Formats: sequence, structure tokens, C-alpha cells
Amino acid sequence: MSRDLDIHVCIIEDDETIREGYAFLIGNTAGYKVISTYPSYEEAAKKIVHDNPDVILLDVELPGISGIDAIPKLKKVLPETYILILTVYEQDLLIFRALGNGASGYLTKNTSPQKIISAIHEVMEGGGPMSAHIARMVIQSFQRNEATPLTRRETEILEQIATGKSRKRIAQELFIDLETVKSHIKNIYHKLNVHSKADAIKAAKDNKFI
Amino acid sequence: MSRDLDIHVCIIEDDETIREGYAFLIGNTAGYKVISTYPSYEEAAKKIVHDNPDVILLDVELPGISGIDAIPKLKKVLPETYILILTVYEQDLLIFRALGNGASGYLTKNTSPQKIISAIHEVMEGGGPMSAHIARMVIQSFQRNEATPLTRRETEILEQIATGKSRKRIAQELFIDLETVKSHIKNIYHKLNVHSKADAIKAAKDNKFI
DNA sequence: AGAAAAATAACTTCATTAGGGTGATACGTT
DNA sequence: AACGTATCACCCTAATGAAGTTATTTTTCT
Repeated sequence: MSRDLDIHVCIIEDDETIREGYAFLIGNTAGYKVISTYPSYEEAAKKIVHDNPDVILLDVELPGISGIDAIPKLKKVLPETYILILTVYEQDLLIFRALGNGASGYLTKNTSPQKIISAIHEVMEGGGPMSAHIARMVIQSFQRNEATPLTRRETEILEQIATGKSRKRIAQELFIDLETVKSHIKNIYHKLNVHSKADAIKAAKDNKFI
Repeated sequence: MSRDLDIHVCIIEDDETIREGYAFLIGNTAGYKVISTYPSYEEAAKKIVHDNPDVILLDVELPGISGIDAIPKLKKVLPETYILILTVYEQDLLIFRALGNGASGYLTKNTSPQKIISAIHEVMEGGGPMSAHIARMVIQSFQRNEATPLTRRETEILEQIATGKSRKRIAQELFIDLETVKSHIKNIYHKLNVHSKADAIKAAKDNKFI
């Protein structure tokens, strides 16, 4: 029998219609098997370890513990299991918290059935499935603000400061004089209108200058 | 005529076979038009502004200025143009530098022709096309190491230190005594086997403790 | 080639911080 | 009872950080 080769999926989703819809969809696709479905993390917590799924489809808005907060708890008992977030929310904060907590993918609920299936496959093959708009937001989170008032050297030095290095050490590593570093820092403070390391770092990060 | 509705594409790639292959592929797809192709950034720099493409397919290994370094220069003169990286390299550093420099997508060269076409379409529609493995690496970059030796409080304090705040300020903001902060820092240093802010931050970041 | 911007450096002054050592208390868990 | 955690205390010295002003050299752009 080929059942052992199937990808084992669990679904945690409070809306019964959606939950059973996904279960039906996935369960009727060759190569996939739905082991169990739960309406909340609390319900899942008891038995999901024994289900030992390959992939969990997880909603973010759940009664009780939210999907976001459930991720680390699930990863703790099932470290090898991939967690795919399936939600209507496209807010940056939720996305980054989900990924930071250990989710391996993030899909919005308008994702077509075939794409959900292929996302499950993709995550098993070493991918990181994301809806198009989510991927854009993730990529944007890496990008700098081109309209920085800081010069290259200033940006470089501010980055070094943000790693906790002292001015002296920065000077040594950049092969310039300590006085030069101090000059750059003064200019940085003026441009950012701050009077301390911490405020400069915060201002620069808020504006994506570093 | 429908030419005005086509997606205008430029290709910068030094290997002539690959370059012409892509050009042929894309140019013969309905809805896409290849405006120009160049073997290097230097060649492109002169004329690409007038080409005013919607999307640039960019190789990373180019003679002269590398594709990575070309990104900000291209974005400067064509701020509305999307840049898709097309390369054989899958190193984290290259990927993150490319995205940080302003690339809107990152595809590996084993990507199928249809997927390249759909990636161009996707980026125009607000997506962030990435090859599966790239997306996985990007997602992993958000994730923490659960096996941290640091306690919650220690992690919290180290994060504060990483923002450049002084011990005194951290104490005030966390409503604890300066001495307590110092104690925590001493414990952090012991656990991470370091003797300075900078080294602690580096060690923690390298191991994804923060 | 010439102007503008950026990077470099010197000098002063003053307040604050960082790092290390040692120990103690309280609270919860195992 | 022992342990990890979080809390606070007091000691010490050297180094760092911030603000001010001025000036030279090097790069970059037009």
C-alpha cells in the first residue's frame, strides 16, 4: 500500500465549513492524507503529537490561543513538522511574528485549492510557500530607503555602531582615525537630529536607512 | 495596436546564449516585449533609461560592476522598474544583499521558462517571485534558535543592548535597578563566553538567539 | 577642468558608561 | 533540599561617548 508515502496533514481552523472544505480537498488528492482536524489549539494540543503530521495548516484567528502563539508550542512538540499559515490577514506584523515563531509558509485564504496542495508539496521539498503579496512584503522588509540623508560611509559607521562596537574599534576595523569616526558620528547625529547612539539607531531603523 | 499594453522587459546577462535564449522565449510570449538586451551593466547604463522597461532581468555575475552592485544604480535612474535577479547562486549573503539593494525577486537559473514568464507577470501584479529554495532561506532568516541558553529576561536585555541603549536607560525602561541589569549582562557574557557588548551581540545574532 | 560633496583628521572639555569581582535575597520548580 | 531565575548591593578602574570648532585631502559629478 502507498499510504506510508503520503504526506500527512493536520488542519487547525475554527470555521467548520472551511475546515471540512480543506480536509475534503486535500484528503481527496492523491499523495496526501488528512490525519486529523481541530477547531482550536487547545483541542489539538492533546492529540496532535500522536498524529505526528508532516504539515499543519494553521489558521491565525482561533478561539483561545491564537494561531501565532500556537506555533512555538506546536514546534516544541513536533520540531520536524512544517507549519503553514492559512489566513485572511495580510498585516506585516502578523506575518513577521508568524515567520519568526517558526512558520514555514504563509498563505492567504483566497489561495486556490491547487495552490494550497502545491504549497504543501513545496514545503516538503525545501521551499517556503507564500502568497504573492506576502512574498512582496517579506522582500520589502529587507529593502533600504534609498532616500537616506546619510552618505555611504556614515551608513557604514552607523551599522557598525548598531553592532555594539566602540568608536575605537570601528576606527581600527575601518583603518581610519578615531577622530574621523567621531566626525562621522557627529554628522550622523546632526542629520538624524538625535543626540545619542540609541536614538540614532532607532531613527535609522525606523526609516530603513540601515 | 496592443503593443502599449505589453510588459516591457530588458535583460542584462553576459552569456550570449542564455541572453538570447531568454530574449527569444519572452519576446515570443504574448503580452511581453523584450526592449533590449545587454551583456554588462556598463553597456546598459548608457541606454536603459530610454528603454524605460517595466522589468529588468539581471544576472549577478557580470563583467565589471556586479549585478548586485548594479541594482541600486539601476533603481536610481529607473525607480519604478522591477528588478528580477536570475542567477545560479543560492548563497544567503548574495540573496540578502540583492534584496536589500532593491531587487523585487530572485530566481535561480534552473527555473523553467513558464515560471520565468509567470514571475515577470507576478512582480507586475504586486508579488515577490522567488525560487522555492530561496523563499525557504528568506523565511528562515526570520526565525530564532529555540535552543538559546539565555533566559527570557536575558534575551530581552540583550535585545535592548542591541538597540544601543545604555544600561541605565534599560534599567529605567524595564523598571528594574541598574544593578540588576548589570547582573543580567554578566550572566549573558558568561553564557555566551564573551567580554563585551559587541561580541555578545555578534554571538547572539550568529546563533539567532536574538 | 572645476565645483561640490564626502571623507579624513586635530584639538578641547566634561559627563557617563562599561566591565569585573563578590555576595545576598526571594521566589518558584523539580 | 537544590536549582535556576530575577532581583539588588557595593566595590573598583579604565575607557567611552558627546559636543564644540576648524581644516585638509580625496572623490564624485557636471
